[in-house]
Amino acid sequence: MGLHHDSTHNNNNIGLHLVLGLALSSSSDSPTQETITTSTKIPPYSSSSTVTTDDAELLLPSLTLALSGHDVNKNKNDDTQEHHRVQVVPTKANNNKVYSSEDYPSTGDVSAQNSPHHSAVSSFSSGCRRGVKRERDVSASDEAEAEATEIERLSSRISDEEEDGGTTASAAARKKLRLTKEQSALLEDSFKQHSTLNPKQKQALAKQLNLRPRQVEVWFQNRRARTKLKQTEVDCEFLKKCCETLTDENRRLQKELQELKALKLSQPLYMPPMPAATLTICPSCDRAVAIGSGGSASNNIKNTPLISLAPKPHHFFSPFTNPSAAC
DNA sequence: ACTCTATGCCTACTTACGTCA
DNA sequence: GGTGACGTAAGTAGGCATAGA
Repeated sequence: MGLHHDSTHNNNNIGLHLVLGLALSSSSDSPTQETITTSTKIPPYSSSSTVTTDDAELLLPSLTLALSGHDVNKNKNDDTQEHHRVQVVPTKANNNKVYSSEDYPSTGDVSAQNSPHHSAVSSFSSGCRRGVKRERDVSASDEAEAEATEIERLSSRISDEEEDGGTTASAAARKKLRLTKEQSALLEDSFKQHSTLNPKQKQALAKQLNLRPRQVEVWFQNRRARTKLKQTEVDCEFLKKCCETLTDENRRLQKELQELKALKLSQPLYMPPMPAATLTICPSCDRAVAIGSGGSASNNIKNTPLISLAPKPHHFFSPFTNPSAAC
């Protein structure tokens, strides 16, 4: 799904992705067995430039990122869906991932959608919708605070979160949760199966891990980001190698050109008729190539019906193919 | 049919905390 | 014990799709 969104978002990296798309098919299996160290830092927040075998494992689920997507009807608030779920309508959004109604808790409350609480929150939503969403998430469990002021709701949030797992939600000191190995392993396993979660899966996983659904959601978001970052690093490394190969090839061709020019200058103006050049077929571009000089290769070719002179696009050296196959 | 609004999910980016050398 | 680098959980902003009024 993430890749689906890449195609529609005003993504800062869209240009890079378009370029990298060329490389993806051939680079997907490249980093698996060795450590690749790249000097190319991926700004602005790439802190590591080393791709290891573990990273390759990290990348594997990314192959399926584009294969799934989802969307559901409104009021599918992840953390508080049990309060607001109304209905489920499969859509083509988010890349055609279709949820069945069983994906969601069925305790939807239609009236909740238009509750005073909802309205109060909505009126605050223009500036910072994400923040409002979180506010609504945490305060939805306490309808008594629905009419509270913003400050009161913040206070409610703090008290809510303190109740929720004992994490202090002080704005000044946010404590960082460290997931246990068991939790991380389970999340990893789940991510391998599907890189995005539907609400039901999220709820189940959260319950199983004794975490809040929001924490599971965040973990998956960060996990997708890490996967994408690693993939970008791998792709950059691949393109870097391609660039080097092209540079070498260009250098070689330049040298060859110089040699040919020098040879031409040293040749006498009149060339006596030479035996017909040997014809051969370039295995790469299927074009007739005259080995040797003097005779009119084109005439010979014209008399050789087995050799096609169809104007095929001439073979270009491609770094994406085996360089040794270039003619 | 069209517009507007609310909502949810996403990515990209950032912040801040925990860990480790 | 102090410190900087690194990994990562969590926050924030903005975009898109959708449903319903």
